[in-house]
Amino acid sequence: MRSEDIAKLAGVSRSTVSRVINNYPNVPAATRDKVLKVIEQHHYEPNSFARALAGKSTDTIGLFAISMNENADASRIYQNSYFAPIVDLVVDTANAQGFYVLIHTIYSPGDFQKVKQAFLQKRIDGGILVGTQKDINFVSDMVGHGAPLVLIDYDITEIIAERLDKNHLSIINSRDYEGTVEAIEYLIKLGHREIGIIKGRMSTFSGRERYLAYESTMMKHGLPILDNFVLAGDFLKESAYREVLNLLHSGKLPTALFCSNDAMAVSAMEALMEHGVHVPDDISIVGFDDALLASHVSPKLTTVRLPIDDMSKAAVEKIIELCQSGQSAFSTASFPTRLVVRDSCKTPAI
Amino acid sequence: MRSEDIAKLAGVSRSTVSRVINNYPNVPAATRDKVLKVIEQHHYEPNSFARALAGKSTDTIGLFAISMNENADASRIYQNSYFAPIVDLVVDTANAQGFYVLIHTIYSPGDFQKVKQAFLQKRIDGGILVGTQKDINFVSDMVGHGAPLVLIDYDITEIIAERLDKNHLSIINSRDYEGTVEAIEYLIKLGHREIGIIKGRMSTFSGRERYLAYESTMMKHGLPILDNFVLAGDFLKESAYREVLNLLHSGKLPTALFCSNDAMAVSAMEALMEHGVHVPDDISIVGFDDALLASHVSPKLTTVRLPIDDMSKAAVEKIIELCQSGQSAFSTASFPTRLVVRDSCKTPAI
DNA sequence: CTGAAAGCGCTTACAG
DNA sequence: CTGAAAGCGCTTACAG
Repeated sequence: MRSEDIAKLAGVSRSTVSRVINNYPNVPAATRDKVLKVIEQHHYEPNSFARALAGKSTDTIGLFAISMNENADASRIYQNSYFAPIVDLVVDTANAQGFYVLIHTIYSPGDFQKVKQAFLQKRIDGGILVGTQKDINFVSDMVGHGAPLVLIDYDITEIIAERLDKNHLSIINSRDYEGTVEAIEYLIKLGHREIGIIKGRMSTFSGRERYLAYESTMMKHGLPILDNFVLAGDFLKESAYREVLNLLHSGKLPTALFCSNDAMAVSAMEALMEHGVHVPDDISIVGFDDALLASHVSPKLTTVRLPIDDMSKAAVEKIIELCQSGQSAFSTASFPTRLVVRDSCKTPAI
Repeated sequence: MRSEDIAKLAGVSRSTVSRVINNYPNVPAATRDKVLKVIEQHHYEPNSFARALAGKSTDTIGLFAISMNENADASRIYQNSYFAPIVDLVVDTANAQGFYVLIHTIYSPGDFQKVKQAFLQKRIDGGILVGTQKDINFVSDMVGHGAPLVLIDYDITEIIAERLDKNHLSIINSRDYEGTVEAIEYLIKLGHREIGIIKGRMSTFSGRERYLAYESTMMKHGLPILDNFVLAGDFLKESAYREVLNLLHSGKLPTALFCSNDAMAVSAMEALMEHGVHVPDDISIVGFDDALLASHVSPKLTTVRLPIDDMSKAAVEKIIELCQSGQSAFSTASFPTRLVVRDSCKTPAI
């Protein structure tokens, strides 16, 4: 069933059928109704490709999740407490606005090619890029083609430094720095002075922000940053487990440990508990993200809530705006985090 | 940049460019290389819509998740331990085969329309439908249009009963019945005789299977099925919490409780613990799914592992096969579950 | 208000 | 081996 068939059945031309479909004003109600009736009767749907070819938008946005270093079990990306809710919310928000979403994950640099293709082949009106390791060159490429792009969790200074044409670009961030400050100051207020950290992947904007905030807050309060209390990490639980084990073997523990995300916090707790170190009696733990798990482990994890809902929704709204308005100025939005106090912290024993 | 531009630059016709792109055999290596060089130089990508219009496939499959009754917080669908890994694996498997995936969730009957459109507008080559409440009429519709469709978790007898043209249809299931039997017999072997159940949503194939298996296994072993030990549930944690509370108030507990999924099992444990009933000392709990949470709660949950990986991969492979082969016979695959014994069950106290 | 026609960017018989 | 031409199913100036 094509528009031509509808036209014949309704006794009009394809032009008129098209006008009805696209809600042109210059169609008399009578004609419109007549056409609409035929369309409904036959469950006609205009071929989306033909429409797109003829210049209409695709009503599809892309969602690309980058997860390059997450080695071995890389396919678990959506179970990752960070990606899952973003995918969730982006799909829902976009669907609610009448958009489909095309998803592709990026596990290797080669996958960037597929994403670029999605743009160049005009499969989508615009795209949202989320995840760490956003290659600045890739971003330049995309932006160069004038494709609307929204970046979630991206260091703005990098964009500025590249002097990109930022017309079709928008960045959505969370205020991780402030969230971390709040968490560290909460520990300090509880009476902690020896506060350690498990770092996130430092190639990541959030990884860096969370670490920097830790550092500067400690310094601001005149507290020492001890090398052996600064543990490396990459946001994955294995790294945290390993580092905490090392820490345990060193014999000396901090009274509190800030973990750059919940996955690592939970894993740290496990390592600690297994060695008879009790949380929060012997050591306080705070995480970051407020993942699903945080409220289910025991003790329930005190953590910094990431405004993933706000960010995801904002990303969709922004990309749709960029797609529709043809052009608009570079914009940035940054959403606040919130400390969620549960049961994994207490005043340190003397 | 269009194929015409490439043709000019390479000194050939569009036809030849197209032949190169589509890997036709009848192009001399020299010509092919010449064209390929120009294509690469200019980062040319053929417009996907034009290709699709001209008869090529879209290289896109649809993934539609139905989640109708999950009331209030329905947008959490991808965090749902059941959907998240499916989305994950379907996207990855499809991507690896060079397919994009178009996602849409179905929260209301109206959303079925959007999914139907995705097919009718030819946005996708075929689709995977997952989630409960698959409207048989909807399925009929789809199948009627000859659109390749894979159903995950669907009662085959319904399809048979409808006498559908099953040529472009495939069903992927898990052996929930056998998994439940294994779980219940494990409890019986531990010495339990008073085994209760929290049911899943009975409008669901898995909900029914899990209940029926419980019922028949109990009967087979001559054990009583007591009305007050058969709790209603809908796969969501709230229902389990509420039902267990009621059970607690009734004063009489079974020695073991089979929960139709992990979300409910975890919630049941919480309700129990909060009332001083210890798991597994006072009551044994077994779940179903082996969700991420299962190994992180305390005590770690004994549960039946759903073969989600196998199912998701099989679904993608099947849909791609259906899309490519034009036609193929109706097929069904059913993957085995596996009991994962952890710490939430033990021999009942006398 | 409405139709004929051109055009969107490809693919693929067809003819040579 | 290769080009000219028709066709895929729409949209949208253009002309009336």
